[in-house]
Amino acid sequence: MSALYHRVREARRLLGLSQESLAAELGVSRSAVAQWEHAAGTSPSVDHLSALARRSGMCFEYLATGRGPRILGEPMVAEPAAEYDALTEQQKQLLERFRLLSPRQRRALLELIEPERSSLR
Amino acid sequence: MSALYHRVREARRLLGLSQESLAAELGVSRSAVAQWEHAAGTSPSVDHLSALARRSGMCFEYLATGRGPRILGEPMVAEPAAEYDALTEQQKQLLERFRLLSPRQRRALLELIEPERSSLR
DNA sequence: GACGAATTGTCAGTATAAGTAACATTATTC
DNA sequence: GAATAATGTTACTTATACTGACAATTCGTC
Repeated sequence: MSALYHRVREARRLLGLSQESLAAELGVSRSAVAQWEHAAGTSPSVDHLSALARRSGMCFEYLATGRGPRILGEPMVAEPAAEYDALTEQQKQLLERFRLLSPRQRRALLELIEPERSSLR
Repeated sequence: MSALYHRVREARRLLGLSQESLAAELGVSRSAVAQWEHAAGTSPSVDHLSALARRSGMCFEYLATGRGPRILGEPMVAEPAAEYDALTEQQKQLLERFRLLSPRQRRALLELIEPERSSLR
């Protein structure tokens, strides 16, 4: 599943517009659009995202979340249930980094965040 | 058509979660969720709204604008996905203790165990 | 290759939206 | 009535969406 900033650029390219042109149509500055298209940049507000979806003909759901058909009327691609992850992104990140620790470090960490402990609470 | 703050509460209730539980899953404080549910409160960012849509199975467009179908698919049960059962006891313990931390403490912890960091590696 | 135009990338600054923590209130359970 | 859980509210802090300006890259033309 692509990230939001990928989908924003995808929508703009679908329209064959430059950042400048799209910005003019949405009523924002060119650099706002530029920032929407970068991982480290800002995200568009809901209003701007909605306006972009309407303008590009892209499904709002797809644009915002990456789920569902790209274009209105496009055949639905079935998503595996696994896409609805129970773990948050932060929890996944936690488990990933924890996995890289040595057993001793893992025990130390668990001890550090034990409830009623003063270090981090 | 209901207001955003109504729909946010609708989504949370659909999941059968308290404000506290939902906040933990989305990685924000309980009072942020409380404010999302009030007319005079703040609105969730696009990232949080998207996360709530994913978690609740509700359409992002419905959540964001009140338009369109309510549900994308069956809402996920509050119980973790099968992958949780694949976790070790230590990993489960980690997630449980992590869940009890405040958002600021969680970020501090993740930073602490970031790869290439010296503190615990 | 040079050059100019078009396009995109990046950054510092700003206003305010969104978030936090702490305290207050209400609801629920026993 | 007490204890606990859940929610409401507020003052304050932090994050961020956006802007304008400057930098860098890409593209088209000669």
